[in-house]
Amino acid sequence: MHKSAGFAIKSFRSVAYHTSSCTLPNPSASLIHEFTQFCYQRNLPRAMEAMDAMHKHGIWADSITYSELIKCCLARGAVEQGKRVHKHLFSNGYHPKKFLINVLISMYVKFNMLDDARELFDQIPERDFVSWTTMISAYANAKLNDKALEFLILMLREGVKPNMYTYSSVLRACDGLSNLKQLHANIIKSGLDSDIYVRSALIDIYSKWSQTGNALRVFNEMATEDLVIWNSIIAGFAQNGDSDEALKLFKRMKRAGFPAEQATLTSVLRACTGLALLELGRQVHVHVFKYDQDLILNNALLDMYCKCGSLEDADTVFTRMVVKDVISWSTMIAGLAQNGYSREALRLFESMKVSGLKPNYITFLGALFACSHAGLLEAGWYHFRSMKKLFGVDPGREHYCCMIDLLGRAGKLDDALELINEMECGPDVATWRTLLGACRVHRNVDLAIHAAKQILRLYPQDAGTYILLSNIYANAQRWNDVAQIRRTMNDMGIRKEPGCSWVEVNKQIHAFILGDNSHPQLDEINKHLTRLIQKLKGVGYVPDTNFVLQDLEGEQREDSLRHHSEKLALVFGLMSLSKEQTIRIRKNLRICGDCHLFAKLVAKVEHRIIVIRDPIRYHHFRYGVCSCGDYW
DNA sequence: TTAGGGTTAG
Repeated sequence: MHKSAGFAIKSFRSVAYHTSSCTLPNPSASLIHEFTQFCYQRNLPRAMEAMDAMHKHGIWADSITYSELIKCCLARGAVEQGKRVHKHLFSNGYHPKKFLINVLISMYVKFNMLDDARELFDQIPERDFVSWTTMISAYANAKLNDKALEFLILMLREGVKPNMYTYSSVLRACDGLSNLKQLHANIIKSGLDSDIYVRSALIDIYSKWSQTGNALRVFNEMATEDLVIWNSIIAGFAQNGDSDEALKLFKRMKRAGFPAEQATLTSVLRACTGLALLELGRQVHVHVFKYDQDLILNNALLDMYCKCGSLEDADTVFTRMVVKDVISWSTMIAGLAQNGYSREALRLFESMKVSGLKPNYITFLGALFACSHAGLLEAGWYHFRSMKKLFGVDPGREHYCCMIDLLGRAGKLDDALELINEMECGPDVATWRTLLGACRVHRNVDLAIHAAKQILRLYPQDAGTYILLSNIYANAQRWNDVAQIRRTMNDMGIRKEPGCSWVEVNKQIHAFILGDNSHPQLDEINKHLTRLIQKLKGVGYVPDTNFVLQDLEGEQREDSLRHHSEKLALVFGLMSLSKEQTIRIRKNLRICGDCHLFAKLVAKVEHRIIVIRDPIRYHHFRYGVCSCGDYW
């Protein structure tokens, strides 16, 4: 049936072309001619009218013209018209060419109508590699990983050979390493591993599964002339927190003569952010000017300045941004909150809502963090309740954590416990750890023990919990319990993560690790530190030995404090940087009360600005006070 | 007609 119809089109088309230069005696030919013209002119309404007229006469135009019409529908988001084209192409027994069917499937995919795409896919008898790949790619994009993988298997079973398009799509759908290894083997077998799209997809998926070693192997297998491949590998390391390697690769890329563009710079900024490398970040900023209003890049820049503790720079970037999305606002709100500007953070949050942009899960984390770190109980409750009620955002464990932190710091430990019991999602290790931290501040030994037990039940290897608990016992002078914990840790082979601080001097990072004496200027630093402690004692510094874990006496207790890595990093900063330069320290553990006091006094006596970033927040010390208001 | 890289919390 459809064969004869196909023949009919051919004859009409030849008539249409043949008669184009003179009058059009044949009404069918003139209809097709008109239709073709409208399609190429992208005049959708007239083309649809012409198509309807052709439909009435039972005639069809050629495939290329229909594909132009479908492009036109796509460009205008004209779903209904697209469906009408589909209907027309399958009416009265006419059967479009395979190529055109693939265009229709792809149209549904682009309209995000996967079910319609699938229905059409199932109807057609012969599916080629393009039909299969279109479906696989659609499922992978929709994160329907099982479907994408299932379709690959079915495709292979039908004897259709996947090509580079298929593999680069299906790789994204890998949801486990065994899948990935198997696919990688297939790719090598089919010789498609040198295709740049397949390679970047491999690098990407290995990175996503934290297999940066394998990603690097794929990258190193052959020299590349492709910028995206470079961007993929740099992003892979930056996203996995291996900022050093990301920056090394970036240098390699520059040496190889590749230009850095938006995606490169975004990843490089992320690497700077990870290492708190403000100076390098500023250098990258110079390159960013070229892409002045790139939203993602500006967002990364904002985050870099916030995480490097330079709020002035962040604010300048934020103000200059013409287009801001929810990420820009969330970054700035969280950045302000973490740097001790809670009220400014909340003001910005209000402005965001006024601007009409809807806050999301992460925006609320920033707002609640601001409340908890400024002790704003009422505001905290308000935002916590409003997230679901006004914005339809379900509070997650992290939001509960902020609230428990807020209540806990304010001394309302019972309310905090009550909130834990109310959690629909149930408490996890982080929840109990937050409560434990509050118990420590308020010296509630019984509740602390309860919280610690909950944590160790869920995660018996958690060194941080043993340390916190033993600190609580130490504060309560319960040295027997301290010793018991140390025995348990020894028996279980649990080690405390050593405190480590980093300070940037002349674009070089200097690391100070507790118990590591390898810094070449350590003697000098220690001498300087001794003199400094004496000087500070002259203005009233009394070492706060509450933070000493061991059962030590008098001077020994003081002595164990002076080895804290941030003190060494701070002294080294004092020695190496000029008075005008801010001393910026990043550390892996939370700052202790004694080091906090020490930094405040140093800022006052030495007239310095000091910024210390711990895993949770930032402390800006200036004129003897800290931006956290001693509340952290 | 089918494919690749970048941003927000912890």
